[in-house]
Amino acid sequence: MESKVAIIALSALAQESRLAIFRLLVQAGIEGLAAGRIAEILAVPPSSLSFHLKELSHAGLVSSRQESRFVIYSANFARMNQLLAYLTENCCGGQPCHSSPSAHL
Amino acid sequence: MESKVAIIALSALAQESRLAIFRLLVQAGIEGLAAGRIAEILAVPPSSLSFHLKELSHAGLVSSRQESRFVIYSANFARMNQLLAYLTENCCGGQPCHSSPSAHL
DNA sequence: CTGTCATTTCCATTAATGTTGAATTATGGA
DNA sequence: TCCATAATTCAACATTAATGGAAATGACAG
Repeated sequence: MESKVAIIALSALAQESRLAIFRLLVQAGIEGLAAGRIAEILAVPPSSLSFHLKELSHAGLVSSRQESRFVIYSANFARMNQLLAYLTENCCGGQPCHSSPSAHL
Repeated sequence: MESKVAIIALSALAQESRLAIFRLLVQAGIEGLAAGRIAEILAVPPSSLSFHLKELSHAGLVSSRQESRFVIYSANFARMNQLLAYLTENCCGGQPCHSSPSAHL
C-alpha cells in the first residue's frame, strides 16, 4: 500500500461516526448491513450517513451491493489488512511490534 | 485503547506531513531527531513542523527531550502498538487478520 | 404506471484543520 | 551580558470537512 492510499484510509477511520460505522460493519461480517439499519443503530441522519459511507467507500474500506430495495454495506477486510500491514511495516521500524499476535489486549 | 484515543492517533497519522514525520522518526529509532533536522529533511517550514509535532505529541505518538540547544523528537513505539492492537481487535472482527504475523508484507 | 419506501444528492451553514511569516522564548557559547 | 541559533507561539488567512433538511433519484410491489 502506498502512503497516499494509507492516508485516505486513515482519514476515513479518523472520525467518530465513521469509525463506529466501520466497527459495526466488521461485527456484521461479510453479510453486511443495510444503510437504513446502520442509521437506525447509530442514530445518524440518513444524509450524514450517506456522506460517511461515501468516504469509507472511497477509501476502499467498505463495499456495497443492492439487495431488493436496500443497499447493503459490508466491511472490506482485505483493505483493512493492507492498512495494518502498511502501518506495521512503515510505522514500527525494526521494533518488535505485535510481539504476541495471538494474544493482543 | 479507547475509541476516542484511537481517533486522535488516527487523525494524527492521517495527514501527509505528519505521516512522513512519524515514518522518519520510526526510521530514526529511539535516538530520535532534532526538530531542525526533521524540518531540513522534509523541507517543512519550522512553524508548520512545530504545529504537526504538537499534534503527534498530543496523540502520544512522539516524545521529545531537550538536548543542549536542540529538541529531540522520537517515535513512541508503545503507543503505535496500542493503536495497531486496537485496530486488530476492533476492526478485523473474527476474520483472520494478520494471518502470518511473522511475515507481513 | 403509480405509490411507497430506501438512499443519495444538493445546498447552505458551521466547524475544524492546515499554512506560514513574524514575533517571541529558550539555550548556550563568546 | 550579548549574540547567534533552535524552536515555539501568535495571528491572519486559506482550505477542507462535517452537518442535516429538503428535494431528487432509484427500486420494487401492486
